[in-house]
Amino acid sequence: MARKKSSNESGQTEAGPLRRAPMREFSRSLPMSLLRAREAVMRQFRPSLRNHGLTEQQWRILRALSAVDEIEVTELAHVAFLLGPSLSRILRDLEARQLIERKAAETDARRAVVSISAKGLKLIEAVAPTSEAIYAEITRRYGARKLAELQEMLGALEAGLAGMNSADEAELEADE
Amino acid sequence: MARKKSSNESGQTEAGPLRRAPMREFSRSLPMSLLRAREAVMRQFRPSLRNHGLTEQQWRILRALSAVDEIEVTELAHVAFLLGPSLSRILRDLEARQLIERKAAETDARRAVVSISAKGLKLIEAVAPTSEAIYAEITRRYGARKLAELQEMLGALEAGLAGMNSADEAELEADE
DNA sequence: GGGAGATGATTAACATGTTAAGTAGATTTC
DNA sequence: GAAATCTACTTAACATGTTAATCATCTCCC
Repeated sequence: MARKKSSNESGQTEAGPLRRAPMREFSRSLPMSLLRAREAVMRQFRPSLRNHGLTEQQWRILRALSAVDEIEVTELAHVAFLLGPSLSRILRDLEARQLIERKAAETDARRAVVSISAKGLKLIEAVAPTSEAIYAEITRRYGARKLAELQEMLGALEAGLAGMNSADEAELEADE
Repeated sequence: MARKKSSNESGQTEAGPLRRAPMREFSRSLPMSLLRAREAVMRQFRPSLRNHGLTEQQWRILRALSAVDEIEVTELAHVAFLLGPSLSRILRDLEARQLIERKAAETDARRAVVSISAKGLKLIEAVAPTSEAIYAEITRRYGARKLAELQEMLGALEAGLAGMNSADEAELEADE
């Protein structure tokens, strides 16, 4: 009866002979571990955000804006960890929904200064309690101390890889 | 003077009076930590993949396929941690590039069975050395032991949050 | 003070994430 | 054994990720 392959993690033991030795048990690679962990966390928040008509990134932006009086777009991109083009689109939408306000910087007409609106603050206040409750439950389940330790290790990973970029790009054959 | 706020991390100390107490230092939230850590890692791999005309997700799929003889689409989605629609599109493209092959399952015409082609394997072999070297360098910088510990903690986080959505969403398998 | 280059932001183009709807084939139910 | 239902994808529609190109300003330097 269709004998579905069950929910075998890797699927390789039932699938016949291996073509090659697996380079690294794929699902245990660092990028996959990070991806799955983050998805497990975000899965908790998304329904609540969605109920308020917000995506994860829109929420990040409003959160960041709620902590300052105003901020320039480039710095907002840095804080909310979004690329310029994504931020541009989202700001356009949030401005159309009147959740934020935008004006040109006085000293430099290229720069735009963004701030959250009263309506935006109201939305934040509506979402925050649920969001905080979810975060508290995650902390409770995982353990506050362990969570802090995890974040420290993540920060160390990020910092340790910071200067690694320049080394490999030149090494790769470009063949032009 | 609305002077430029320099590159202050949070931007709040110079930005004037806070509108509210920050709920949680935003950039230190767990989702942000995970996002930044993963991005720091992927930033190392993307240039190499790009040189071979592959995106991160396409590489995940080929990697997963290279470890098995063949696999059904649903299980591939699970292993490569991709949603169905994304996988559908990517498989269509990879098939057009003749990097994979697809056929219908014998026992169930709804199911599709996917396998990597010789050309796909060749591509894997071309990318793997650089990829392995980058992974080795990351491991060296961070420490093999610490890396294993981090992955264990990430796994524990994922596992700990597994049953948490049943609180307000749906109970998938318990009853119906 | 004007042109070359740098910078901040947006737009373009393509790939993926995410949810909803659609389709074809299988399973159940009466 | 045919309709109702379920299942495995696939498409559709919209939002974001990612890189390149564009546009407007700004800075530097002669």
